Amino acid sequence: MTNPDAASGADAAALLWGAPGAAVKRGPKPRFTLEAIVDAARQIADEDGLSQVTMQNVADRLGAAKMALYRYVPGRAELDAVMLDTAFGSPDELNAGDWRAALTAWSLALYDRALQHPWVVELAGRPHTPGPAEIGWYEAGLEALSSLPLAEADKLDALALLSGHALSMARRAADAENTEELLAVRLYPHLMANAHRFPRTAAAFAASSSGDRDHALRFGIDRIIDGLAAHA
Amino acid sequence: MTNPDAASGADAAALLWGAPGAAVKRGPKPRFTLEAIVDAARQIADEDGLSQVTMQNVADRLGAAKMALYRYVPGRAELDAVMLDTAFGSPDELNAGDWRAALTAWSLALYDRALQHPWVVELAGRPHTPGPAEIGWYEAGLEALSSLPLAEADKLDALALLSGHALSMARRAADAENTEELLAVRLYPHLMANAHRFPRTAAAFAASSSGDRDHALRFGIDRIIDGLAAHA
DNA sequence: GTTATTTGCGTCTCTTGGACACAATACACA
DNA sequence: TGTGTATTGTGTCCAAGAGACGCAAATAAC
Repeated sequence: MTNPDAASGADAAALLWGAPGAAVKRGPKPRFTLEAIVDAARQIADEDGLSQVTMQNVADRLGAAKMALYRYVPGRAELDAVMLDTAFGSPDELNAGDWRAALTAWSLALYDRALQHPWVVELAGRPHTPGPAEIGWYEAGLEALSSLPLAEADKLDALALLSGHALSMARRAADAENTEELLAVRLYPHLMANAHRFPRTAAAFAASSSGDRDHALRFGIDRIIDGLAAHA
Repeated sequence: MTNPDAASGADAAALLWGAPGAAVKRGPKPRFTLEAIVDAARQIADEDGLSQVTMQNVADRLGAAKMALYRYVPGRAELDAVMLDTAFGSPDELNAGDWRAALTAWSLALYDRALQHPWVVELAGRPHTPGPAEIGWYEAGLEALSSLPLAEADKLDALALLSGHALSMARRAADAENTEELLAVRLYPHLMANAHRFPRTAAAFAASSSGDRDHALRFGIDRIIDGLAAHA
C-alpha cells in the first residue's frame, strides 16, 4: 500500500513541526540532541557531499554508535527532512518597495542559500513534507507578491516557478566543474558528430560557451517576472 | 577524485550515442539485447515505481541471472541513462505557425511524456548525460523559437525553464493522491496551527483547494511565454 | 530502596550494487 | 576437421547501508 518511492516518513512532520517541549523524563540523560545530529549531518554533507551522509558517518562524527541515533531520529528519510528545513533557514527580511525588486531579491536569496548548501537542491527536488523554514520562504514570497492582483493559487504557482528555477540554477552552479566536464567531454563530441541531425542544438551549444551562469539565473527570473507583470 | 554524487558513468555516453554496429563476434550468441533489458526495466518502473528497478528484478523478468545483465550494461547508472533517453522518445512533429502556440505545444507534449512515465521526472532531475532523444527535444524547441530575436544561449535557457516547469508539474500530477495526502494530512494541520506565524501562506493554501493541476501547468507556461514576448 | 523508564549500543538481517572466476559456446584459422 | 580464442551466462563472494531487536546501565518517581 505504501509507496516506497515517496520520501519522508509520516514522522517527519512531527519532527519538523512538533513542540520542542520535552518534560523531565526518567531514564539516563540523553547524550545527544536532534540539533547536534542534524548539525553533524549537515557538516558531512557540506564537506563530502550528500552521499556521504550515512547513519554510520554521522554517528562516527559524534562519537556515538550508529544505533544510538535512532533514539533521536526515526530514520534516514526524517533526517533528510530536518536537514533540508534547517538548511533553508529563514529568509532575510529585505523588502524593497517595488514588487519586482522584492521578488528578484527573494529569488536571489534562495539561490544563495542553495549555493551555500548544494545538497538542499537534491533534497528539495524530491517530494517531502515542508517544514517551518520552507513555509517561511513562501510567506516572504507571498508578502513580496501582496500588491499584485493575482489569485492566491496563482501566487503560489508563481513562487514555485521562481524557486524551481533558482534551485535548478544553483545545482548547475554547484557542480560547475562537474557539469563542465560532463558537457564538454561527454556530450559535446557526440553532439557535434551528429550535427546534421541536430543542427540548431549544435549551433546553440557552440555559440553559448558554457558562459555566464549568473546570466541564465537573471534571465529566467526576469522572464518570469515580466510574465507576471504582463498578466496582472 | 571522482565524486560519487555525480550520476551516470563515463560509459553512459557510449551507450547512448554509440554506433549500434556490432560486427560478428566469436563467442556464444547473446541471449539478450540492450533494448530488451531497458524495456524490462521500463516496464517495472511503470508498474511498480523506479525503486523497484533493481538489477535482480530486471533479470528475473527476463529469466536471466543478475550478473548476465552486466554483459550489456556497465552498471546501474548507465541503465538509468538509457531508460531516461528511451522514455523521452522523439517529440511529435507538430509545428503550429505561431511561436507561442508551438512553444506551448512543445511544453504540453513534454508534460504528456512525463505523465506516461512518471519516473522520467526523477531521472531527468538528477545530473545526467543527455542522449539523442533529449537533444531531439531541444532541437524541436529551438525550431519553435527560431523566429524569436533571442541570443542562442537565451533560447537554451528558455527551454530549460519551460521543461523544468513541465516536468515539475508532471511530478505533482503523477503522485497526485500521494501529494494530496502529503499536504492534507501532514502539512495542513501544522500550517493552520501556526497560522499566526504564516498568515499569508495559510490563507493561500486554504484558498487554493489543491485544485486544477492543469491550471498551474498552463499558468506557468503562459507566464514564461509572456515573459519571452515582453523581452523580445 | 525499589521500580518503571529511557538511553546507548552490540548483534543480526535484508537489500543492492558489483567484482571475479569459470565453464560452456561458437567463430577463425590451419 | 581439429585447435585456439574471444565472448557469454552465471554462481559465488563481498561491501555498504538501513534498520529490527534485545539487553545492560542510568535515573527519576514512589
